[in-house]
Amino acid sequence: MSLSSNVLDESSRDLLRQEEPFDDEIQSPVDQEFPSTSIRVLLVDSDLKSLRLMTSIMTKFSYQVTSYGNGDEALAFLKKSKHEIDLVIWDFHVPEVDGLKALNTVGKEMDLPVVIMSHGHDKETVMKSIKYGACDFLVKPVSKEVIAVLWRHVYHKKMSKSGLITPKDSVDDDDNGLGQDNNDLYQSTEEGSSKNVEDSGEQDDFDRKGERNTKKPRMTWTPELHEKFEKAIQRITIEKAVPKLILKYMQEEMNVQGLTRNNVASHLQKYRLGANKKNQEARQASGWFNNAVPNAALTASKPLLNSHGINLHNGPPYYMNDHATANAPIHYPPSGFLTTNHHHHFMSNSSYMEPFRQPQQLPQQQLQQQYYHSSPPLPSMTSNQEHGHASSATEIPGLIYPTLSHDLQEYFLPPDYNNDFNGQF
DNA sequence: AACGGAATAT
DNA sequence: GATATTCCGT
Repeated sequence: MSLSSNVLDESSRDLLRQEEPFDDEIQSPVDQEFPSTSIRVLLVDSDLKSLRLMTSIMTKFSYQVTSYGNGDEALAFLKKSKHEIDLVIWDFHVPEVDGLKALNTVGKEMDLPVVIMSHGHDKETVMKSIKYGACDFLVKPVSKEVIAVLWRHVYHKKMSKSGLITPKDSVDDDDNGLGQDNNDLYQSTEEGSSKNVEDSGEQDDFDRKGERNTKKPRMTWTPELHEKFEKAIQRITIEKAVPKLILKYMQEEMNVQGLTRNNVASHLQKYRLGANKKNQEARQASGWFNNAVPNAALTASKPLLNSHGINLHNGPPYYMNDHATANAPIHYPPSGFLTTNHHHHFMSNSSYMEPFRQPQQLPQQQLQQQYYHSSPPLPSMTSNQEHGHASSATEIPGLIYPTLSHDLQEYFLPPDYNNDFNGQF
């Protein structure tokens, strides 16, 4: 059995879907469909040198790495932050907590995918690891190719949990070169992992076949991310705020990774929708249609344009026959658009992303920025923490409608403001 | 079953 | 790129 899944020279090609060779400057050929977002990895290895090296490489592959040289500390960290981690890589020989213990507590109790790593690969070690539910067994030194592909375990875990894939799911695979490799291990273990399956119905088992599962993972717009989104729009200018530009801005100026243009487009659509709705309500609320003194803010300027500068609300409002708005409450956001965040967790599917995509060259060098950092900065993230955007809270200078929700403001900028703003960029 | 919100299709 | 439709998780 090829225990060392880190030798897939010839198969690494498949990884890229028969495109360019696999080297340091990996670029995903499927960028749009499978954007990358860093997978948050906890790396534990008592061999500090190895730890550093791995961390370094993984970081290059856009993983978000948290590393520990001490098993107990790592465990302690996990107890607290298991939700901030997607994948655990544990060296088998960590003195405080060896691979098996790690598998037991982490893999089982926390239900996180655990990959065991070790120099050498004596049968005993490997078998035990597998039996205890290791997702994979890496032999050091671990090759870049393998590292590039570790994220799959996260993906797989989520998918199997959500029932999207099953062990026998014979996926169409055009990429199994790599899956294959990893799977040699899985196969030999069939029953081992039953150990960390919570319910009988579903196999937490790892199937043969790299999951080419083309299911579309969903991302969620965290409040933080949305904030950036809005900021980007403001910065760019509402008129010019089209998906592509917004995306670009978010990526380059805000270190946001993993978004696709479609993500932005979709979000933008709803954003506009929400704005429209509020627009309506605002008019109502202000008595605009009643000849009542209109809130200057609402009637002024910017009547809501679409991307082509076409007035979406031309002419007199035709909402008068709208019963629905009769009792429109004035406190937005009615749609919850701005404030929702049921999931308090960054992306609902941190799963599918492929970390192996080199961030475009940005001014700064590092961009480990993630969608969402809830807790204390992970060690590995220290370099590029969110620059407290304290000052940038939102605001458009000269904004005169403090009572409106900010997104609404965008659509009701004072005339002169618009001019100024346009002039600025 | 209804809805909100994201992905995908047009 | 915008809009309509589908899909999916609540």
